[in-house]
Amino acid sequence: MKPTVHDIASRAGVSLATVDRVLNRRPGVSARTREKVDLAVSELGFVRDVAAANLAKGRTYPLTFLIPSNDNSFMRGLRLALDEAGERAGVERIAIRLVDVPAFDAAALATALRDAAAEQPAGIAFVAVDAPDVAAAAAEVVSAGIPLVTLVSDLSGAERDHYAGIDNAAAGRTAASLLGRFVGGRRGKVAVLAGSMLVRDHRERCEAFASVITSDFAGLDLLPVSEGRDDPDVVERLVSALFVGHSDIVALYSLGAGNRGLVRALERVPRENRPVVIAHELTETTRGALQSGLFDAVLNQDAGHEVRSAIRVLKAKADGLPVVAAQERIRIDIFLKDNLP
Amino acid sequence: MKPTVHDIASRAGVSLATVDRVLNRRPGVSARTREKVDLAVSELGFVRDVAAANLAKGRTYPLTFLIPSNDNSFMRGLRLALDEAGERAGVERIAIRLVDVPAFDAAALATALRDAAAEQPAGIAFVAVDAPDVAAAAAEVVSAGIPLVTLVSDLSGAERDHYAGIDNAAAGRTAASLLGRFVGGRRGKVAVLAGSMLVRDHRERCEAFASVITSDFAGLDLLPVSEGRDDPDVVERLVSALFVGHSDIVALYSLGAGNRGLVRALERVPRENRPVVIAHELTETTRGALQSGLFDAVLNQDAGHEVRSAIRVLKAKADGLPVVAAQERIRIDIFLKDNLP
DNA sequence: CTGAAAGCGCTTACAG
DNA sequence: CTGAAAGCGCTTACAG
Repeated sequence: MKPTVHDIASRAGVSLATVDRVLNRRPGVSARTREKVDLAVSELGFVRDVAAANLAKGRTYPLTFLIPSNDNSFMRGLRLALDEAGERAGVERIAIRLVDVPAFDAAALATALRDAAAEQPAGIAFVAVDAPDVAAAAAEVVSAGIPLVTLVSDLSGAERDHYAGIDNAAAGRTAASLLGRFVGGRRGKVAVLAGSMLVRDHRERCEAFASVITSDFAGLDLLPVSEGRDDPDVVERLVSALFVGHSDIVALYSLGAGNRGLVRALERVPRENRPVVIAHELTETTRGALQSGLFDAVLNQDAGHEVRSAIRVLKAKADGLPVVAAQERIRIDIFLKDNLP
Repeated sequence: MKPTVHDIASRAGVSLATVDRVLNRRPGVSARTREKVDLAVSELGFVRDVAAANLAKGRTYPLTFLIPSNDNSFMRGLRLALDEAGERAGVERIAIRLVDVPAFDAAALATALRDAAAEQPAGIAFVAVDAPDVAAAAAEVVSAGIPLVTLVSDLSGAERDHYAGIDNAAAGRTAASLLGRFVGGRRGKVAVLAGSMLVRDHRERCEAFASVITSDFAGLDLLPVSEGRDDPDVVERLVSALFVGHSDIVALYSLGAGNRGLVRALERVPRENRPVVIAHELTETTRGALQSGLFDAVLNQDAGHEVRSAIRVLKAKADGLPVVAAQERIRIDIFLKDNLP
């Protein structure tokens, strides 16, 4: 049988309350008593039953999530994932508060971070805009002892406890390799479409993509990055202009959101001139574009995984527990028309 | 505050014991009492605290896993994942028993299934050999009321409760699409290397692969499937023979295990004649081959996910709870040299 | 610095 | 068919 606190208590010759004090490193125990309990713990190989402890504590974790009020499918998916997490709130002993913040707005995000911290939640997760304002606010949160996790897009420097998102450099490299090989030796221009170079995930994808294209695919020539603000209408205009301005675009990498606009623009490009297209995030739009052959591949991050990972990490940090890095790694999904879920 | 059994009891005007009986659909409650309790439950929106219930029950789930004693990296990974699951056994209230069975041996597997069932575990998971013997044994297990899950490779027909593994047809199609596009318009032969057509995962990958190659890539010509028994030495011999017999192999799909042998054989093929290669399962061998450029892509299934999913499903079935299909879907990872974890 | 007792939300004999 | 009481493994006031 697994040993319990009772076994520890009787073996160490102390009361349950004292065992609990030692186990939870609470003060007010003599060194000698502490030693006796520690000895019993290691001799019996005691492992605390976390579920029972939580039941007794009646502990809940108020968690705050700051999400850009950007209306794209990915952010909607993130909200959905948060709602689903909220439904399991009882079992998980969490209470999720969702705060909307304007997209790509460093000042607003910094303010929102400080406001969230003022409420003293058990942890905060936020989609970072990578700017000094935000870094300063994040540093305040961390030094106030509130666990802080970046979600989807990271913050440069070390002003947070954990990043729950994909390796965006790897995503950019993967996109480049696939795109380069799909082009299959033809020569021409490659268009790159981002949301904003202000967010680190887009910047990292972009740089890694460009670096692999430049080094591995001599026949391909990169056009300057277009910033579509993740807005379908802006994206549509930008892409249309690109195809008017260049007759030799053989491939396009859409590393941000707003793909509805991209699809509309591409549909107006004569079939024989359509480029190889790789985009991010599996949504209704990108799924349809894969199926119709308009897109060739879609890289995806699972919003549900990211949210669940952020929650696990915040809870662990709140309890001072270690996180299992390997388990929290968010993988890059690659979808072709052939492996759509 | 979340309502508890106490709230239900007082609202319905009955005792805790009766509430428990109704909640767990145990017999010996009058229809009228049952109704009162059900009413209180729905009025208060009561949701049972599973952790507390498990604590009270002291319930543990003895689970039996039948794993082929095949010595390849994937099966080793599966064992490792089972060991890790075993370490969380206390928290999860499971006790995992691992049984070795000879690989690709239907009769031995059928016997092992019956033996495992005789011990009345809370559930059984097994890597299926798709044969009538096995199906018959599986049907017996299921009709004995023991939850049964196939792992990695499925059983034809409905003689199990759940399949914890990837969509192998999708994997085969994906391999074909990638491989066809990577070949990039060249013409030639495509070699296919399987473990055994006796296991359904290999057969499904193979058929789906062949079908996409045939329909989408007119310049590619499929060679007959070679069966390497997932054994590196057999694989090495088969592949060497293939390259002696054919001078125009432009691509190779290795859909089983034994890739150490494949690597050895490919290294002897002159660099300029080396084919596009897509293999399965990320191991030390396939990772190295990706990095060195010998392989072009590796499709992977995460053994850890499969094991954890199988455990969740077996526990749910044991408790008569529904499983969330979407959450249990095992995804196909696609690795290039650019996105290795 | 230490302990006895009650309680977290559920389940289980046992008695009636 | 129904209920009172004890218990799962831990934590928390409270008293000393």
